[in-house]
Amino acid sequence: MSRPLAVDRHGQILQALEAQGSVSVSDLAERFNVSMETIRRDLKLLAEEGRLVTVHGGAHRLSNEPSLSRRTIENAEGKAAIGRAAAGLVEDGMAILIDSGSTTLALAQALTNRNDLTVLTNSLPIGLLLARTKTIKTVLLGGEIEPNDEAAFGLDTLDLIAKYRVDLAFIGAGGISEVGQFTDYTRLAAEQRASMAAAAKATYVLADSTKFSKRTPVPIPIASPIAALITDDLPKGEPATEAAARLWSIRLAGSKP
Amino acid sequence: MSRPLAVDRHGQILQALEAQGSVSVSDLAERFNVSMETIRRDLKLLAEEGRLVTVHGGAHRLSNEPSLSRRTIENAEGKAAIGRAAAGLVEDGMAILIDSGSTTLALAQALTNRNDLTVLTNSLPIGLLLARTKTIKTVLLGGEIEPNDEAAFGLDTLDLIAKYRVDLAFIGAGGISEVGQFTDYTRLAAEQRASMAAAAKATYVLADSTKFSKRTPVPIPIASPIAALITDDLPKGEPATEAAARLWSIRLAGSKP
DNA sequence: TCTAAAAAGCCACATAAAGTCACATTAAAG
DNA sequence: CTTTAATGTGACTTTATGTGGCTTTTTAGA
Repeated sequence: MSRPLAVDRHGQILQALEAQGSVSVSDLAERFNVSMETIRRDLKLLAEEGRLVTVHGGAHRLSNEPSLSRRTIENAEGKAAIGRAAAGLVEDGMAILIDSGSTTLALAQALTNRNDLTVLTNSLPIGLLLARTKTIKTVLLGGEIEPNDEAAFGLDTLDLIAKYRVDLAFIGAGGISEVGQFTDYTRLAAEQRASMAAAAKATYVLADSTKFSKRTPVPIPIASPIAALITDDLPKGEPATEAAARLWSIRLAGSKP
Repeated sequence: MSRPLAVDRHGQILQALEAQGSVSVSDLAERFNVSMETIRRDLKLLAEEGRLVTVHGGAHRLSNEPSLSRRTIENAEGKAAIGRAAAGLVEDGMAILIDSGSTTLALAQALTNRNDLTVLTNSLPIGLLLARTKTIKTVLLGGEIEPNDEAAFGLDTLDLIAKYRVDLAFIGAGGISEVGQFTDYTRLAAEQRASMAAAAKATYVLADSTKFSKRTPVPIPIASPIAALITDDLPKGEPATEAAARLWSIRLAGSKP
C-alpha cells in the first residue's frame, strides 16, 4: 500500500495553522488518519524550521502570544497588544519600515499572516521572521550589527534608509523624557530612528508602558510630527506620562487579543 | 513492442506537479505502467535540472521548497569539515566576507570562538550567529531578502559589497559544470558572488562533494583567479571533478574534527 | 492548596514502504 | 548484428510510521 506524502501533510498543517491560529495534535491525527506520534514528529520538525511553535497538546502560529518561550520578556503582553494595534494600521499593498526592538518585533509577529506587503527593517530577527512567511517582501537595511539589538546601525544603514520612501514607519524608543520627548541610548541610534521617520509619509512610535519610567541620554530628533504614540498603558504619576499626553496623539492598545 | 518516449512522461510529470503541487512515486509508476525505479530516475533527473524538488515518496514544486534549516542536513559532516578547513585560513585581525549558504554557515560556526575579526555577510543566519558572539565585528550586507537562502540579494547588496575591501572572501556555488566552472541558480546570485570575489584580495570557493553532480544554469563570472576550491571529497567519474581539478587549486578538508 | 486520574509527551523498538545500487534485459539506432 | 540507452529486477539500506511502556503535564475534585 502506498503512503501519502509527508510534505503534503506538513503543508496542510501549516495551512490549518494559518487559518485557525492553533491546531491540536489529536485533531490532526484524526484528520490525516495517522498516529498522534507522527503528528508530534511533524510539529517538532516544523518547529525546528521555525515555522510554528509547539505547545502542550498542539502548536500555534508564531504571530500570536508566544506563550512559553518569550514570557520572560519584560511586559510581553503589553508589547503584543501594541503589536496588534499597530498591525491594524497597515493596509494591503503598503510599504512599511519597522525599527528594531522587542516592541516592534511584536508588530512583525502580528503581520506574519499578511501577504501583500513590503517591509523594510534593520532588525535581523524581524527580517528572518518576515522572510520566512515567503509572502511578505522583505528588505534588510544592512550595516554594522549591534549585538545587543541584533540589528544594523551605521553609515551604511543611514544610506540605505535614505534610498527608500515608505507609507508608514514604526519606530521604537529607549525611553521617554520628563518633557515627553522620545530618547535613545546613543547618538547613532537616535539619528537613525529620526531618519527612518523622515523616510515615511507617517510615523508611529511604539513604546510600552515601562518606557515612561526610563531615562536615556539622547533625544530623538524627529523633524516632522509623528502620527501617534502607540502604547499599552499610561502610568499615573510619571511626569513623562503627563508631558507625552500633551505633546502627542496617543493610542491605547487594548490588552485583549 | 514500441516504447513510449521518456520525454513525454517527463512533461506529464511536470504537468501533474503543476496541477497538484506534489506527486508520489507509486502513483506515477501505476499511471505510466513503469517501475517505481524508473519514476525515481525521472524525478532525480528533473530535480537536477532544478524543475522540482524530490522528497521521500515523491516530489513537490519548487515554491514550497524546504528551507535552509532542512537543506543544511545534506552532507552535514562534509560541510563541517570544509568549515573547519576554511576557518584555518583566517588569521586574527582579518576582515573577511562570507557568502550565504549552508556550507558557508559551517564556516561561520567554526569561527564563533574567534575574537579579533571583522566579518561581512549577506546571510541573516550567519550575521545573527556571529553578532551573538559579541566579539566578532559583523556587518550585514543588506538588500532584498531571498526567503529560500535567508540572505540579501539585489542592487543594494551589490552597492554595499562595492564599498568594502576585505582580505578573504569565502563564496559558495550552486553547482559545478562539466567544464569545471562554478555555477548558480540565477543571474543575480552569480553576479553577486562574482562581485564578492572582486572585493577580496583572495577568494576561496567552498563547495561540498554533492555540488559536483549538480548542474545549475548560470556560470559565476569570477574575474581574478580563485585561491582554491575547498571541498570534502572529489567524486570519481564526475566530469566536473576532472575539469575542476585541472582548473583550480583544490584543498581537501579532512573529515576528522 | 494538594492529590489523583486523564491526557499528552517521550523513547525504544518493530515493520513496511521507499530508496539505492549493481546487474540483467530489451528496444531502438547504427 | 552490434552497440547504446532506457527500463526492470532483486538484494540490501534507509526512512516513516506505529506500538507499548513509561514519564510529565494538565485538569478536576476534595
